[in-house]
Amino acid sequence: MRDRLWSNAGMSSPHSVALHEKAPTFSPLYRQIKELLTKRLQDGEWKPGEAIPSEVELATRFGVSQGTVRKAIDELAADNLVVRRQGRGTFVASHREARAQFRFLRLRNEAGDAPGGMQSRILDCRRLRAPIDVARQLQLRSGETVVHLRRLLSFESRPAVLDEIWLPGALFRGLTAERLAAYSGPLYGLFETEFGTQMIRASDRIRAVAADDAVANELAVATGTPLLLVERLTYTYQDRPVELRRGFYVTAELHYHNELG
Amino acid sequence: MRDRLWSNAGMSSPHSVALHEKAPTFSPLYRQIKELLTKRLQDGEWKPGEAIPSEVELATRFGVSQGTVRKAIDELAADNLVVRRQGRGTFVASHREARAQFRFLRLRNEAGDAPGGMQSRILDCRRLRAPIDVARQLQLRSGETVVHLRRLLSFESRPAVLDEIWLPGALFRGLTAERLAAYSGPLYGLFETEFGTQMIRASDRIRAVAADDAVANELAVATGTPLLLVERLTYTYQDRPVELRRGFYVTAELHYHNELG
DNA sequence: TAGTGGTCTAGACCACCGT
DNA sequence: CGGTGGTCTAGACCACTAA
Repeated sequence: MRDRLWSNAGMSSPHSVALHEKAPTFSPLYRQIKELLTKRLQDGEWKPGEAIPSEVELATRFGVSQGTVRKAIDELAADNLVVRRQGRGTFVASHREARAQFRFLRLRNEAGDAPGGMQSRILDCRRLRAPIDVARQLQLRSGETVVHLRRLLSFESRPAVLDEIWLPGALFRGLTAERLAAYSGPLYGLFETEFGTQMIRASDRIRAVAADDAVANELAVATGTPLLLVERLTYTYQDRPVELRRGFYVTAELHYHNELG
Repeated sequence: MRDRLWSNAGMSSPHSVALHEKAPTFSPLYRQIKELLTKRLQDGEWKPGEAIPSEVELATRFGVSQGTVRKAIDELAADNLVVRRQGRGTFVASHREARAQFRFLRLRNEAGDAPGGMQSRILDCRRLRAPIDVARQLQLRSGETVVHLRRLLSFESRPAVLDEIWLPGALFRGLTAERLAAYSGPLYGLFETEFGTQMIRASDRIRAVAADDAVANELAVATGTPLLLVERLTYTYQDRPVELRRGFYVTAELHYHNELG
């Protein structure tokens, strides 16, 4: 790993005029280093769950002070790309670890806790040509193939969420119903280890709708029952959308929880 | 402003063993300073919109380095208690400024933008004894008085949100329908300037429900129309709950937007 | 130009973890 | 114990804003 920063090696002043004048579009050193590290993560140089090099190590590699590397990593940690653990190191974020296991699941019970006894059942998994609205949201050319999943989430054996999921076919080649059945744990964990696609952030649009016959049947509620419709676009590195999810939530006993800062 | 930190004045080493051993429950210097600053904010030493003292100023007052004050303020800024502006100073966050005007409003249109043409109409404002569930959530003794507001939010003249709002009577003494009618802008702006209560964070619970006759009538939709029910608890300093809001959202053209990091 | 926040360095020491 | 992240200092210079 060696890279040219808009650099100041051998200058007398700390980071030199060169840094601010040569850069095509100025950004501070720590931000440049953050971008370099992000590329490494994206290229899979360090896999989810693994440790990245120590701060001092990175500092000498990049030829900057530890404080500068530190600030870069601080931002990566704030973005949830990386997790710091005192005394041990800094690790690539993973959807498989207990701590971040259901990072994107906002369902809570009346007490405000994550509901227990979760069970996921795959109802359907097939490859097909992307419907236009799906293609648009996933930024695919029309006619490209997508994987279409249908899944039922239950808690304590009570159906709660019916998800329809679309994934770019090109990224998820070997994804089949069998493969899914053989795996237990969060889907995002499977995606990251088996297909090398890490889900970084997501954007939810929430509406209320009435259950139609088909949905009502799967969720074991009466037709017309008000449901939350959560439409989610999930992004990987570079803000590239890689998953579209439409979830129907029964909110009799559970609710969608959101903290506003 | 002078305070005793678990301090290291006159010690040879940077922050000394004393800091870590004398403290009843250890917390780093910058965190202690953050707490001190938070108290000042809470006590209204600096009002919303005003500048707090500069970093160097605070550093000399507290007898620490600028870097330490800086880290304290960094966290205050991350918590949205304070806003940094390069070259100008650091300012107490305010719900009246354009930048944070509708910080807690998550409504978006199909394009993903904040909808325009917003209008707020107060339907009702009265003082009454708190219903038990309201009292519980606002941490009031049963029987204490609360202010009860009903409000209709419209966009481009189309009703979109019917809010029921409960506030602790003790904190909002002079709050009347006339006072509300005379004021334009976000409620949280009124609350902070007229009643000295700053809304810091909030917690939403979102469900889908069917509109009953009364609600349907106000929102100009058919009875039984699926609506979002957004139940919000809003907190001021010290995590003290000071507002309970139950909002019914029509989500035909608008939706509740949420970003997941 | 003076004052503010923003970046960067170099070096010290602390807290925590595994061996 | 050695190595990692976490805290703190002192001092320099840059970027931005307002007078």
